[in-house]
Parts: sequence; structure tokens; C-alpha cells
Amino acid sequence: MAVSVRGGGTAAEAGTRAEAGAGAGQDAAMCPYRLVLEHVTSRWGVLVLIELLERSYRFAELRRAVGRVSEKGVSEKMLAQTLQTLERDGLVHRDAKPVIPPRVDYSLTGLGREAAEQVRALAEWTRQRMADVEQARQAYDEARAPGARAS
Amino acid sequence: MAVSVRGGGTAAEAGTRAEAGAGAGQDAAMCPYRLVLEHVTSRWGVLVLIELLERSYRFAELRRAVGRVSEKGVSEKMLAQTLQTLERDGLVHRDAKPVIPPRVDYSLTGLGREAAEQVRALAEWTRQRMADVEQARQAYDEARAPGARAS
DNA sequence: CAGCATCCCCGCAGATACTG
DNA sequence: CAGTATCTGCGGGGATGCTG
Repeated sequence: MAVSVRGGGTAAEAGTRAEAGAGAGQDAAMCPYRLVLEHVTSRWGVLVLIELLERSYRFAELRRAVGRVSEKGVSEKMLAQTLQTLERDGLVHRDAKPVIPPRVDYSLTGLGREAAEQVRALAEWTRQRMADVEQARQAYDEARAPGARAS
Repeated sequence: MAVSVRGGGTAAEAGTRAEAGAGAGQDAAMCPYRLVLEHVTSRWGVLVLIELLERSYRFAELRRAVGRVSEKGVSEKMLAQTLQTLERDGLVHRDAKPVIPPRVDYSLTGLGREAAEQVRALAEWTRQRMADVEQARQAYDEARAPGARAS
């Protein structure tokens, strides 16, 4: 099997591949920007962008960094997929050095940095407002708690 | 239905409120704010928040509004699920009027408005930068598939 | 009309094995 | 070390039907 990423498998799979990892594998019939938004807000996309905002990372290094915040880390496959999607969208720059052992550095492009900053802002807002959220949750849960109440 | 963050897809809005008595508390091992972030950045969460930023909506009305931007609309189930999650997180206010036929209005809370504004900013950034993204995509595609069959 | 319950299927995502 | 191809599962999420 050739090295071509999209060579193997069916034609349908080739199309799927590009969107995968970013959580947007459906119809392209929707507004195109929605797709990019899904890539950026995708599960691992968010974390990758935030991490890369600090500095550039190598593959395994990035994987560890993401795993640190997310408890159950990201698989190599999903990380690769996510990075490819973001790279294709022009948000992430991939610098593969032709050495042995291989060394690849990932960093943000100018475009990616803009996106990442938006994402980070959102993430930080969430962190700051966690107290309010948890309070709201308790109120919600208690309001509809079935048990706990003497019948 | 345990709150499985791990296997979950892009949206972590699953889980909802059934964890009250369940013994699934492992998700708490990761930074809790990550969960809220997933709710907010979830597929339909994003769209719902943005729509509600304009004005309050009724259920079916909101469903139509979301379907307008997303081409392939959201099912009632997913919309209800999303709204419940956001309501539990204290981002959305649900106003159920005890009339017949039932009328329920959804609107943003103060907290929700803050989140929604962040999300909208991100969405609008995406819209504005679409040209750059599409350009990057073409470059990426052409670089990796110059002519698969030319051998 | 709002929205929960049930069934079921597709596709995302994880694990594994292999390559350069 | 940095990926890639493949198999499989399992859960997200759509469709349908029922209730208040």
C-alpha cells in the first residue's frame, strides 16, 4: 500500500478522514464556517490550540501535555487526526525535520494563534465561572431530586 | 447512563442528570471546567447559545432557528438534551408556562450571556477568516495530492 | 406543543500492529 | 519517535411513538 494518506480504502473514507478528529463528519451542505468552528471547538482541538499557545510542541510531548489536563489522554490516532485537520485549515504549522529519529514540531500559525486566543479566553472564562456553574448545578439537582425527600 | 467522558464523542452533553444516585464519579478526576467547556463548545450548544443571544425562543422555534444555520437541523431529542445540560450549568433559563397547549421559553441567564458572547466572538472570527482557511486548505490538498495516479 | 422513552444504526474513536 | 492502516465497540444521536 502506497504511502498516500488518501490512497487506501474507499473514496468515501478519504473524504471522511479530512474532517475526522474534529468532530464534523457530516454534510458539507451547511455553512462552511460551521465546519471550521467544529474543528476548533472539537474535543481535542480546543486543548491542542490552548497548549500550542504557550509554545511549540513535539508530537509525544503534546500528547502528554494534553493528557495532563484531560485525565484520560488523547490517543495517537486522534491527536494526529486533530493536528492534520488543524493543519489543513491553516491553523497549525507542522515542521518535520528529516532526521533520525524523526522529529516533528507543531506550532500555531498566525491564523491559529488568533483562533487559539479566542478559545483560551473561553476556557479561562469557564474556569473562573466554575463556582457559579457548580452552584447552579446543585440548585438544579436539588430542585428535581426524586429521593432525599420523605415520602 | 453514567457520565462517560471518555468514550464520548465531541459533545459531552450526554450524561445529563442521572448521576444523582449513580456511582460514576470518575469524570471528576479531570479538571471540572473541562466538562463545562465541552457543554458550551458542543455541537448544538454553540448554536443554541448564539441564537439565544439574539432573543428568547420557544422550543420548536429554536429548533427551526438552529436548523437554519446548520442545514441539517437538530433533532428534538438533542435539542432537549442540550438545553437541559445548559440549564443545569446555569447558562440557560427555562420558563415553562402552565398553559394548554404548553408553552416554554428559553433564554440566557447572565452567566449564559457571558459564555454566549465568547462563543459568538469565536464564531464570527471563523466566519471572517473563512477565506484564509479555504486558501490554506487548497494549498494543503494540492501539496499532498499533486497527482496520485501519475506514479 | 413540549419533551420523554425506546429502538437502532452509523461513524467516531480506541487498541493494536506495522513502517520509515 | 512519529506516524499509518485496520478492526471493532459503543455510544451519540436520529426516528418514531406516547404523554401531559
